[in-house]
Amino acid sequence: MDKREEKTLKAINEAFTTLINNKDYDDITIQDILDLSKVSRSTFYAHYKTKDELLLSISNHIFQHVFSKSLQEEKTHDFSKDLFYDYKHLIVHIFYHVRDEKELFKGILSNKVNALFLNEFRTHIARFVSSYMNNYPIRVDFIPLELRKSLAVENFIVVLKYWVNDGYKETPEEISDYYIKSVIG
Amino acid sequence: MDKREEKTLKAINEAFTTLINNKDYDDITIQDILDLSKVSRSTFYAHYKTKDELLLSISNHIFQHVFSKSLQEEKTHDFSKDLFYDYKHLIVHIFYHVRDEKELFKGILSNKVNALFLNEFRTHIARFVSSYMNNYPIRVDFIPLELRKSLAVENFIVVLKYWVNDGYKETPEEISDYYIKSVIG
DNA sequence: TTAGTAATCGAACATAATGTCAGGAAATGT
DNA sequence: ACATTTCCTGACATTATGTTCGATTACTAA
Repeated sequence: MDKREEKTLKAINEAFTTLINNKDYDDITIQDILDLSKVSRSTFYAHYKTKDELLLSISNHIFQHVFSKSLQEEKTHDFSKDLFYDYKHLIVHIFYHVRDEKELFKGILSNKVNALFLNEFRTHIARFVSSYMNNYPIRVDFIPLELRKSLAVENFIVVLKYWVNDGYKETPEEISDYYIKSVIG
Repeated sequence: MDKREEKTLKAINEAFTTLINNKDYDDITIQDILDLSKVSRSTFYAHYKTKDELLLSISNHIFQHVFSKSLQEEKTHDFSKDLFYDYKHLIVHIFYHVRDEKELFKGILSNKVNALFLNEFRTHIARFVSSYMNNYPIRVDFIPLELRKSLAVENFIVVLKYWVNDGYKETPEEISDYYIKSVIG
């Protein structure tokens, strides 16, 4: 990639990260980003059509980090033997990566909930939840499968927020246990 | 209240309800509301400072209906005797009222999550959850109390959305059972 | 190193939404 | 019928978004 382009993208991303840690997403204007990044208006629009597109681009970048290893393991591993163990392993793994991306998660999650970001997150989490729920021989439970999946996805986000807000006090293993306990009951 | 004022407020509220059933909250402009309600710009601003304020006003109106009876009972009733029974009773009650307000809940919940509305909802739900969690002798559980409360609040919203999206297929009693089961485990 | 390519800049412009204000009209209730 | 309140129209200021274009600067590949 052209060094100039790389530089502007970095400037925009850093400006956004700074801004999201200080004010709510809705209150950030493109002008704010231009001012802080020292990138000109026309250049910004050459890269992103909207502010939402910028956020989604940043989200995807985060998720690539958070989920990349997990996805690899998911592919190379045979899940049929001890699904529960592997599932737990994946979850711990995800929480480790979340902690590595502290700054961004703090900025985005500590603000007023941003639907765009959280929806991206939900789709990623939903994959794991589905692969587990569809296969694991769960105790007989009268809650419908689809509702159980939704609960499992949303609980992940609740636990994550709890963790972010208390400053990552628990270890990834502990917080994973909380999450799993909340889902399995 | 002045009948004209009443008329304008009603016009604005109906316009908003119609709009929220057709497009996402963020995409609704004040101009849209003015056009549909036939209320002039200055009149709108005489009543509401912002679009958010309008939404909050409508939210409060809904919640007053949904929670009013429950709140009365909460005051007149002695909870110490059979807390679990009473808690369940309250929840069923809430779901009954939600079903009575079908249209608005459908409009607001079926759109992209609206943080403002849901936050209002959370504070209401949180009251019940807290009064229950603080008193009920729960099984020993290593999930921290605060996290358990957050989970209980969020699960309520997940269950509610499930119910709204499947067209209120279950009875209030059934959906309450799902919710309680999801929290108690 | 140089020639060509690509990105950036700055400034101007169009558009659209927000929010304010003043003066006159209409409904209200007493 | 009169004083009050509320509403309306229309104009205006402000702010943010998004586009365009020519000039300038930085990069790349030959």
